[in-house]
Amino acid sequence: MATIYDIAKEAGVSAATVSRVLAGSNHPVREETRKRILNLADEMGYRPNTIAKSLTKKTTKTVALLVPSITNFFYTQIADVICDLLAEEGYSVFLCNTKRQIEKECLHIETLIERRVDGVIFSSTRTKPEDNLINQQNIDKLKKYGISTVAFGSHFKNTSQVYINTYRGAFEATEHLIGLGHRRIGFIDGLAVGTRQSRRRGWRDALSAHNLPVLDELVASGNLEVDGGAAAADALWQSSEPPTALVVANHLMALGAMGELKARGYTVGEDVSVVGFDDSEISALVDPPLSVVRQPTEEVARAASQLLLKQLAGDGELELVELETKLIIRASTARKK
Amino acid sequence: MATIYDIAKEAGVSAATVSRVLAGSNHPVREETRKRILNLADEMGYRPNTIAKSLTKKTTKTVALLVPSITNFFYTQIADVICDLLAEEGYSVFLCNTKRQIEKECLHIETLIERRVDGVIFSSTRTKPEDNLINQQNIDKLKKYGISTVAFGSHFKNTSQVYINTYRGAFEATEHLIGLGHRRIGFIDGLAVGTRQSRRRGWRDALSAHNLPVLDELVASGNLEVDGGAAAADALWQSSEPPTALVVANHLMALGAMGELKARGYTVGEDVSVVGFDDSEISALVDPPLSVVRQPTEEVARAASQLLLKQLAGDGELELVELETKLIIRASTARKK
DNA sequence: GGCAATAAGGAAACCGGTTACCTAAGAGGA
DNA sequence: TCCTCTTAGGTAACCGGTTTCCTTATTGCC
Repeated sequence: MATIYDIAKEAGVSAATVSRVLAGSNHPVREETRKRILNLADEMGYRPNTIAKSLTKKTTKTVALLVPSITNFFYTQIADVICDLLAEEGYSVFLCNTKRQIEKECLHIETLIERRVDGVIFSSTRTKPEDNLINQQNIDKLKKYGISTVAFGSHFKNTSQVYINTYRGAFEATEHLIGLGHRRIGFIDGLAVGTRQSRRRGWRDALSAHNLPVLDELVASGNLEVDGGAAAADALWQSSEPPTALVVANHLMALGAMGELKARGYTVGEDVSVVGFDDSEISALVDPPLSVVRQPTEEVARAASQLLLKQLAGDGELELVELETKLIIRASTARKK
Repeated sequence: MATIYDIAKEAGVSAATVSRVLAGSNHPVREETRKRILNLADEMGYRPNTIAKSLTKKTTKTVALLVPSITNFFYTQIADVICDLLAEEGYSVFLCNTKRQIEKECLHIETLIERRVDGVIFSSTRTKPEDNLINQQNIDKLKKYGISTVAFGSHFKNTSQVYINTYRGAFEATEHLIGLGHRRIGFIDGLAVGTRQSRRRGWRDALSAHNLPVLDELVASGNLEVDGGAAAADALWQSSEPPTALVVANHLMALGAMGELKARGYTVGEDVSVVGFDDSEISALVDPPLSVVRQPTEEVARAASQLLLKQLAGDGELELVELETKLIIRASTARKK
């Protein structure tokens, strides 16, 4: 592949001159020389070598998007926007998918440091409560090596982040169900159970606020996938007195839970009410259309990109953007019979 | 950040020795020296600079996954597997999302050449018939710059590829509907309409094989998203004699079409039958559960990764892997009333 | 005409590794 | 004892750009 030295030789000038022309330096070059070089570059199919440029410039114009599951609609909606916004600014995006395995998160972090990415947009992988510590260490490690970070979806120290107020979302969803007359409202959580989880806290606090008991038997957890939601619903309905309504902490699990309830002969939206998290075109198309706590994915992606670009532009401030969810009521929630 | 020169200075050896130890060269180094260097590297938090390595090695250990829509389930399922398999071999993956804009495809191609990626797994962006030529030019350009390619989803020259026999899939789906007694079977195509499209050919040939007329009024096309499917169904049902069954060339459009038919008061799976393409957990959860032509996404991803790795390992053969679809019959297709 | 400022371009160091080639010392064999 | 081979390590070129510093020629101004 042609290099600036090849062009320099052909043009009878030095590599420095070629570099000046092709990189658009403001160091003056005679118009005639410039034209000659540009023509040769074109003829020879020259393409600048980003790798070499990165080595001198000490910036790679690459960033990474690190997510727990790239098949999950919530993350793809975000990825879609982030890739686009960052590409506009000349960044290429490494997709790092941890498949919800903390070891993969750690491996990716190492790789990203070695690749000298300029920044990382980070959604943590967490299936056990203690993973949180590792997530934080990974963020700290990136920072230590001078890599900008923006986290979203969980709270961390030492980084810019986009925070979604899922506590309030869960609170509102639960209150919505209470308003419909439900008294036994189950909650399906992710695997990283822990009372610190904001969605679960939202559910709990809403019950308490209305003087309803918070019972352990009303909580089950699942793997954040469809089958996990089904299994969790199955567990809850083993009870002699199952819930009449359900708040589910994630989109796919809500679909799974609905499937399980249907299989048990319930009519969701009549016999049982279900509220999920995360919205997608699918939510409106299932039967019954699913009420959800919509997370503002597009805004999350925009905010995360902006926070990252700001840091990359040299603004060292750590910032926190907080976004609200929105309760979308569809037919899966109805007055208690 | 610490470099091998920093370590060399601390250890009182030359950079060459440090490089030999850290890169695991087979050039002999005394055990004591090796230990000293490894300890220092650890203490100093040394991380090899992949950029510098790439420059000398003339290989970046990066590949790109170029797809038309990263929010589409079909592509995320493939991305999930590809990222994983390639990461195992030490490759990092650039996610290039064209959002179905041919200009973005072209821009990504240029960027990838400049970044000197080792390979590209390529699913073409095509919304107009003439885009196909541009897709082929983009593949040729990558090849010209020595970048390995694997295409999937469409047919191209000059590249390894994974081909999915969607012709047969569409043929079988249509025959399935004919077997259920349907005679007016509509077809919803992508925007890149053209009789060369294999799915449409499969539909047409199945009708012909059963002596049914192939009418223009039975075909509509959409943008491959939910709303496009709805719009296309709307168009087909403007007819004085609308179809009694529908083959839809993609997953999201099938959902959209079903939504539109429901909105028009039809009971899908009774009044009208619908077969979609692409399977996902969602297909089974919508109402009625959707019959689909399942494309073997996992196999596609595995085959594409293997073909690429083979080329990257120096095997210059261009290969074609052909995979079959599978008709999954659920409740959205039923005997004609 | 003399001098400073500007235009145009070259030389070379540098980014952080890898590696071909060279040197020196010690081991082993004839 | 001499020669060869192996071990251990150093030197320096190279990958493909960027950029600082320098030189030379030209222009403008007094």
